[in-house]
Amino acid sequence: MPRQTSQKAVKPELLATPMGNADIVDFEIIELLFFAYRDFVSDPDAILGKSGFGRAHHRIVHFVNREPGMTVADLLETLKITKQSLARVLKQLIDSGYIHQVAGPEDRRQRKLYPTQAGRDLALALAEPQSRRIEKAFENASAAERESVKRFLRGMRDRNKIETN
Amino acid sequence: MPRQTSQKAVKPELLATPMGNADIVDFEIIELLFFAYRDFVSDPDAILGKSGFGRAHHRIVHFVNREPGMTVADLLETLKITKQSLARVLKQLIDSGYIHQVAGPEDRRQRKLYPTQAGRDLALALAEPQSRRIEKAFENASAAERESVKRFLRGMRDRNKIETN
DNA sequence: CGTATTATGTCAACGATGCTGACTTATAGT
DNA sequence: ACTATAAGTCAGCATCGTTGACATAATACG
Repeated sequence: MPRQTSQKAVKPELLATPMGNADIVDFEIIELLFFAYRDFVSDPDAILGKSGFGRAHHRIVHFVNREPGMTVADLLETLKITKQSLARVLKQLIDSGYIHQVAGPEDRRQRKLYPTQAGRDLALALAEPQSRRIEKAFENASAAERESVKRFLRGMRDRNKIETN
Repeated sequence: MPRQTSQKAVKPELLATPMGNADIVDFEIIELLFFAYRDFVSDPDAILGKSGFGRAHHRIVHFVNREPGMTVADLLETLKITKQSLARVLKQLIDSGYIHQVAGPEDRRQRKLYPTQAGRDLALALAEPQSRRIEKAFENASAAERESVKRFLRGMRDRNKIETN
């Protein structure tokens, strides 16, 4: 059915022009974020495949390494996923010896999470290609420009921060 | 349940200090990207839920609106997913009247994709909260700073670009 | 013309990662 | 003692990605 074949009736209106609302909606940044993140997370996948892990494992290993001793509740809050989702993946990391749990010294209900050496090695191996990509994206960027990027990215986060302490 | 009681001996080396390789690996940007994207994509979810769609639908509607007349192959290349993955979701959008297909005028094997008015409306509704978030993240940013952010995000993409014409 | 290639669609099975709901256990707080 | 909290677990389900195999139609080409 080319452009203007006269069909019975109800010709559903096709729109052939690109969305022309660039004045009120920032399509460019929306797409740049999509492409940037798509390729950014693709880096670690090859490495993860070898261990039989996925992106969910990556996140856990990353944050536990960044903040050793964080509790399960901390991790849930950071990742914004459910306990059941986390459990499945976390268990694999513990069973495989990448992460260890220790009962909290003050509140023994808590499980404080620590990386093993293997966990730290994995986290580092996964962060490396991502870091190289970031460095490449920043090439020739001044300190001020880098700061602009950080400020932008921080601004993209939700600001709700429920006070729970 | 497996409330671990006494461990035999084997004290596996726990690492209690945060990963100290910030000199060679840019953990800060890695995390900022994670949080930014996590919240960025969360915006449209509420809207999508109402239509019974998901993020996969969002991406398709977005790109078809941005480049009406793109082919299925174009879309596959853009999203970097498989034909089978795309088909399932694209079919729903077509059946629901958000996207229409037209046989290519020169190569009739192709299916050129166009948004309907409903498709355009949906794309716009989904882009809106994201755009607002971006504007907020850019508040008080100069044109030069915005440009720095764009340059960074562009630099995060893969540069392979296989010439296929 | 006939064959190969290409663009798309489809069936089937599976895997990763989310979700909800319901329940248990151990510990802490009052 | 009673209640609340931190964590773990079981069961089922949804979304969205994958591979592999095959079908159809149209184009490309020797």
